[in-house]
Amino acid sequence: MSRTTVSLVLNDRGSSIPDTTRQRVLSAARDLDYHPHHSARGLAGGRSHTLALVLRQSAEQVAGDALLAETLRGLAGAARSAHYRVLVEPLTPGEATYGDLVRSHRADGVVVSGPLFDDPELSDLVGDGFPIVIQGNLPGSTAPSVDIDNVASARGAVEHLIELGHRRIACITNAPLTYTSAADRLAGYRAALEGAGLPADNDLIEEGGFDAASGHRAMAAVLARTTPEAVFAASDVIALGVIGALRAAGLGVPEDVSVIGFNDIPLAAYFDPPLTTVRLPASDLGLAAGTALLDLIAGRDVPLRTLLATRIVIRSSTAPRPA
Amino acid sequence: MSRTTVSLVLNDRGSSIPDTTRQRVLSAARDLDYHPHHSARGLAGGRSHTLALVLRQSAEQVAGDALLAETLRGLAGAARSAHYRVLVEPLTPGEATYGDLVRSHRADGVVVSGPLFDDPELSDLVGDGFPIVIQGNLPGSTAPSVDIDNVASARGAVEHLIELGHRRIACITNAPLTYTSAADRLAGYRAALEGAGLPADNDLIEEGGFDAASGHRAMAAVLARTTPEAVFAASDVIALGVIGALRAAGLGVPEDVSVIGFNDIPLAAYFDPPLTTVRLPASDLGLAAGTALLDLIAGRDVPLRTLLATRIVIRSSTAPRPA
DNA sequence: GCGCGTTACTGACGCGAGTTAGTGTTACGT
DNA sequence: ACGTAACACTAACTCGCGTCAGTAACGCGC
Repeated sequence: MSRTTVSLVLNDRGSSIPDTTRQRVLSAARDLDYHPHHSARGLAGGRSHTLALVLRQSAEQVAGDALLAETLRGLAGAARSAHYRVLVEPLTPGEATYGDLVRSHRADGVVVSGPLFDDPELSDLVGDGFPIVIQGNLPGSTAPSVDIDNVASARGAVEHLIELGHRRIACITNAPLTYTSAADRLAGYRAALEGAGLPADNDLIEEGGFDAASGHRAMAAVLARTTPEAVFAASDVIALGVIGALRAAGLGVPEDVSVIGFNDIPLAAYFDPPLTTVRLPASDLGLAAGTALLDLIAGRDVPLRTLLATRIVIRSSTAPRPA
Repeated sequence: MSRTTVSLVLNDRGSSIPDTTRQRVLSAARDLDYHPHHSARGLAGGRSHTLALVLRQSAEQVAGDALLAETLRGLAGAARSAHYRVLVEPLTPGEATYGDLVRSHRADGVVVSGPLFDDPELSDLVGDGFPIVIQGNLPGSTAPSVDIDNVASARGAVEHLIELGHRRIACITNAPLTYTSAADRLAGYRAALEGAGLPADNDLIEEGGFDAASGHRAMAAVLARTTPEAVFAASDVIALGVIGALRAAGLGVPEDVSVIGFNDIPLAAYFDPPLTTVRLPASDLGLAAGTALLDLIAGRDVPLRTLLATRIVIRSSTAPRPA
């Protein structure tokens, strides 16, 4: 057994290595408790076997990170299958930089998550040809992206309300409309109304933020104008605030007003009432981003845009329109 | 400017380098967009400049990970100040291993988080002298640990209820008692009662799990025996279930029963009613774990046990006992 | 027995930076 | 003008592994 042979076996490049030898190498490695020095491998092989996950969301948005652990699991799972590992880089907004990660060969590729509309570094890196996958949506970017289909999902949610017989349906967005996810979900809402031949009414639309309080305020603002039969809250956190505002106005959920959320955070099932919502496949998102990134690193073709489907989880916050 | 000089400057080892030269080196590095090859540095220097965070919690416990992002931020912050970065390794229970991380020099040290009572690998690594910091509590381990003071915090929470005039106080644990955090919080509950001269009554104690449903069930079980004046729910998620069970039994919170939670997850402020709870300094935990680990790596002394203080956040789910 | 392909070996080089040893070079004090 | 720091340089070696070139042992069919 020579260095060469061992190297071939341990790196799965054994084009011409019989199984008996392979097994001998592997068991010897186990016996000796041999662990190749990672930096040495990286230096010699030119790859770091590391994926970086860059988190651009601010501290205010931590509530939205309720699914971070899941996404991370999916990403790590994808990485693991290629003997990669995941470096997580939470960015402190405004100053930090992550280009260094790839330029110093600390990571072979990057998944960027969070608000993207204000990220000049991203286009620099993409322009320089570094493997980068966007988790979310950045219109115009040439980097592959992985996301859920926000428009279709929102449309589905609102169509569910329509099927229940509701016609005056409010929409509270999950963030300022500079965020593409917020704009897309609103677009889905509008598409559903239009598809059902329902009139659009801006009195029923209000912009929410990242916490439940903003949802409460937005709902109260709508109620000051009119009383809808149902509400599409574009995130579960918003939905929580919406329910609070409805209660405060003496309206019951779902007796008087149906509410549907978005994301299916772990707590949504335990809201009062348990929230009907759109399940976001967090783990699959991470998995898809990871495999896309690994493909990119390996030079394989990657679709520019991967959209994952969602499905509605029906609980008790939605009910048919009373006759 | 020689390789030596540059190396000294870039690694902050410039014992005898005048500022003018230092600046010259730094600006040249900037101009050339020079990024030292990470693997090469690691190989030559013998350090990977990487901290690993090992997550042992299972998928069921994701709700408890609501603070993961915060902890990660703290850890990454500590790491950054020493020019380290953080590798996150979510373990799939049962099979995965993380010893490889340090043995292959992929990380210089590890922070282990999650259930620890069933982790044989941990003692192996600690025995072999690898830098390891435990986030949480593993009685008997010789590795330094960083945690909140669960006993004192729980005691403080219950004392708050006692100060409000409540005497029959129930306790729903945040997990099975094999988890030290659950056992410790229960111990704090008992200590508070004893300190106030109140009798202990096992009818008031019930074991909860990781989701709100378990809190609901546990509370219902208590209510089947007796009706307390207040409840110490050892996690916010449990508290949500507890509130639901109380409502279902026709009891108002806080009019009939006060409820205090634990953790202060982002949504706690938006519960109905907004939850009085114990704030867990998630970011500080990560920071403390990170600095402890870096100290360990640098060979500095580290206290065996670091306990962080918590504070009570008073909202609307607790009220004085009606006269 | 010959030639061939398969399999495993030895030896040597390179990855890019850290680090040390030894040598100039400059600026200052006397 | 001389001696002495303080500073910067060159050269060479190291880290552990990937990889290629060249070579030796093996089994096979003819």
